[in-house]
Amino acid sequence: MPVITLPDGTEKRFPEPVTGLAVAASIGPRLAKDAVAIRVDGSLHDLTAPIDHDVSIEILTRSSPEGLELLRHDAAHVMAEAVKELYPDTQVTIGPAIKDGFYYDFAREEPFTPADLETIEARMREIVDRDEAIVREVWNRDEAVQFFTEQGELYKAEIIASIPADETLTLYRQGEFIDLCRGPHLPSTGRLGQAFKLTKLAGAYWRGDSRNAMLQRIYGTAWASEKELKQYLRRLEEAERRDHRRLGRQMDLFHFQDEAVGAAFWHTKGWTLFQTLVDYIRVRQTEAGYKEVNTPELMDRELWEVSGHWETFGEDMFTSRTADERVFVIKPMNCPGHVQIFKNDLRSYRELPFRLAEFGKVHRNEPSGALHGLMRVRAFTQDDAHIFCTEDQITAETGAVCKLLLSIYSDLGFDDVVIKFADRPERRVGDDAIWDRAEQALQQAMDSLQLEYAYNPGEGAFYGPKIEFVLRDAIGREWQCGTLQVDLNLPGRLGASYVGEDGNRHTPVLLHRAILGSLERFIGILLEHYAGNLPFWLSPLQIVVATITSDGDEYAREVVEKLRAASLRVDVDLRNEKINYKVREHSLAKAPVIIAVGNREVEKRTVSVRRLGQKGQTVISLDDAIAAFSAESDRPAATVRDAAA
RNA sequence: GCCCACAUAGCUCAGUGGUAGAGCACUUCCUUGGUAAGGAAGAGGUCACCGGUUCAAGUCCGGUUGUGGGCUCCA
Repeated sequence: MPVITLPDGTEKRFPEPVTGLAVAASIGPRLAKDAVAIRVDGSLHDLTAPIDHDVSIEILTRSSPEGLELLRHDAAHVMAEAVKELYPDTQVTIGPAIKDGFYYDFAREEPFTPADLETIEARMREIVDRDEAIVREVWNRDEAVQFFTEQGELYKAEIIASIPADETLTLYRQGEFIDLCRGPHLPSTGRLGQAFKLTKLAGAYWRGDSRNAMLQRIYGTAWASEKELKQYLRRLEEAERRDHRRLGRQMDLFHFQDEAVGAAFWHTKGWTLFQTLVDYIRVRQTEAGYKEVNTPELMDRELWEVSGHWETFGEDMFTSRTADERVFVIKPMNCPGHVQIFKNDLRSYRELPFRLAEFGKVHRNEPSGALHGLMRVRAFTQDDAHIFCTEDQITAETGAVCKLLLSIYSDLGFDDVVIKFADRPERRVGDDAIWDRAEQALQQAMDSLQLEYAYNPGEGAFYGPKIEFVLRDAIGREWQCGTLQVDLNLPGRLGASYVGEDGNRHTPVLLHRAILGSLERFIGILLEHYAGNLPFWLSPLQIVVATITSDGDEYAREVVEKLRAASLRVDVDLRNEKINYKVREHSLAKAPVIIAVGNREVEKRTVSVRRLGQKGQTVISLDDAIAAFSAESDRPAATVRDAAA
């Protein structure tokens, strides 16, 4: 006689053991139809699992986050079933639900083709129409290993063999297809519905290890309803419209070509944007007590051997090749250079914290397959800085860095920032005692800041733990940009020291810090975040003055001259084209303001101002326009705002 | 680096073995117009590169380079 308690407190009594499905049906047919699983005392179960004692349950529908994840997981199983039916020689491996969809990794000699994807998707729809029951079975591990080995499913057998013998092992059967799975699953394939689509083919290493075999991964997306599927596909199109590589062309900012793989050619407008960002960061970090330096691009390999970089990353470093016997490394980072500046003088504890910043261009021979527009390049510019300080100063410096970074992100339009704490990786230098100290110091500093942060275990740098600053953009994607690393290793390796209060030599702590990370990549992120519609102060070309007829030429030149005198970035368009044409062209190139001048403006000494993305225009006097745009062009006054906050 | 796909005019793309195409952009001419494409004419190509098959290759095959989507990596 189970008594079932629902989330709202309602109690339902049943004469004999029931299933979640029956409970849902007793509430309403619509719920019974949308139900995908139940949560019993906190854990998820199949709708068909019998309930024989008093419990509180929650019925999960297909549109709940957990329900949707289940749906996607089922989609993966249905895909595997379809693949096994169509291509019996294929081995299945794993197929989880992921953000927005699912994938399944298959092992098969012959590669799948895009045409196969269509065939597989069609078969999946048939399997859904067949509405096969999905049945949970508990198996003995060794029998399961034997079963899958006999079936030729060696990957499956390997997974099962690695499961502890005392753990309950469940398989789910649907039609002829049977797969290892913890569950829960839908009661039948029909409940998956048709709101799914196979999206792409990819390679993926078995167990995510590049030493293992390359499997074939098929990605798909699945949703609770057709409507949501359509919305998702529209979101993909929107992301494509925002692609910085496309915007870079449209806005004439940069290009790439085969002779310089992974290195951008910055065009005039792109370089203006780049420099505007650099200028802004320079002002902010100067206010924060940093001094800017510049260090050599080429330094002797020996220096990189001493620092430990050569051993860890030597394969990915560019080196000189000259008649000279000495081998020079094209710098992949700025830290050793900054340490040389610190070391060049006898330093006192009175000079600490000693903050050196550099807009350093670095080169790293990134794997060819990793390159991606401006987002992953081989030549990039870091807004890098190193703070030499005492262990006692770590807390205060960490706080100052976090505050500076968050304020800068906010100015640049990113208010949604996730902070992560990454501790020691497997591959590292320095003994554990040093790591203990570094991690403890950084964690204590973070805890004293009352900022929320998550853990990212094992993702620290090879010389120290780090804080990662992850920005969420306008369409919800995450980008790791800023970083702060506590390094108790490199200063000692590179022989940095200062004279302490006690008159003895001490090794300083080195904090590594970057705000935007890579200027190149950050510009890519900015472009995608704003879909090219950059804030006025950042726009490389702020105003285009366009004439309506040639009668306005002389006045247009005067307008441009005056706007430029007010430090605004302005171009003039005197071409013999209609104003419609000019407006279209400059709008596509994302000019935030178009000023049109015709006879009326010439007579009254006014300008007609049109804003990007807005219909219509406002007519104001030239003097008012200069004052207004000049004010708008100022970089955000963060210091003022911080004081107010 | 690994898997799959792709590479044709400045851009976006069509062209499935028989002498290279479109739209936009570009140049010239006409047009002087009021807020997202005015009209006409012209010029523009070693079909990424190297090799092979074939009477004949942009097209088929192999290799190289690059790009795209993933995987791995990211000091």
